[in-house]
Amino acid sequence: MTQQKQVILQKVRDSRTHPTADEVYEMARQSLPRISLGTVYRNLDSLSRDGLIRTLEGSGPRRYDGDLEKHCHVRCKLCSYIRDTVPVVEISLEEASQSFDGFMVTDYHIEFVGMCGECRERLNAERTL
Amino acid sequence: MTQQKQVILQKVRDSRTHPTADEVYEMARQSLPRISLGTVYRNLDSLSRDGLIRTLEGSGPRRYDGDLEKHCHVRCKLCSYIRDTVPVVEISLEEASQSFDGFMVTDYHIEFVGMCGECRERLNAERTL
DNA sequence: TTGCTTGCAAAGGGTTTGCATAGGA
DNA sequence: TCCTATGCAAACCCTTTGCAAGCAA
Repeated sequence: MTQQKQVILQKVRDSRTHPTADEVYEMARQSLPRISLGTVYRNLDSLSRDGLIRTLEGSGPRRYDGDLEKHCHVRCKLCSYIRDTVPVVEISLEEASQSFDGFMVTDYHIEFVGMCGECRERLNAERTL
Repeated sequence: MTQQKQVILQKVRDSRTHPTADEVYEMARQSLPRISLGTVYRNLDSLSRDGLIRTLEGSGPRRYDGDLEKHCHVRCKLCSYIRDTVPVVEISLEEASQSFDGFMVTDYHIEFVGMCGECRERLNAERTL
């Protein structure tokens, strides 16, 4: 665990905004001005593989989440803002594994998609012009 | 609805493999040899926005699904193979919208992640070497 | 030393875009 | 005709990679 890796982990954990690699890079640079983007990517990847953070794939750039508690996400179609939500559904991995024969299921993601309040307002305002 | 768009829609509908844009391009070229990748991307995007096909985001390139029936996917971590599954859970969009205040939820995705049978066997074989 | 991590920069893959042309209403 | 969609190629963004130098065991 190098200094870089520690800072990156801390930044991801501290932020509740599901930052992209680039955003983590900007945050990390405040502590380590000479850190490089490549290092950020490598460490985010490694932290994710070690299960210390979570990777969120979806439209647009990959995002990272330091919150390992079980929860789902709502993603705004327009601005890509992601909000945490309480777990709406819990699914048994064993049950899932059994029903998809051959497949060993280790994880699942539930993502809601829609439009956040701000984008709805903005859209309404544009329409009334 | 141009000829290109029709062919693209048909190819996505006919395939049960959740093809990538590039794979759709190769399929479409068999009917329209002069079609371009850009056109394929543009039409896949338009078909998806019109709700005629579904877009699957995840690790690796975007994939497309012509099956609009409600179903979930299992994705293999190693080879990115995606299989359809019966719907394990149904979630009420209205309920979801109400619980995530401000957000209007229009859709949700449930994706299982794991390892497909072939990759498990391959991995086992490699280990016993 | 030995091996792993870094910074840097270049390459890579997938996707989007500008533009002149072709085609359909 | 007018407007949109096309083919082509270049640009773009995000991510990965090669490499020499740096650091820790």
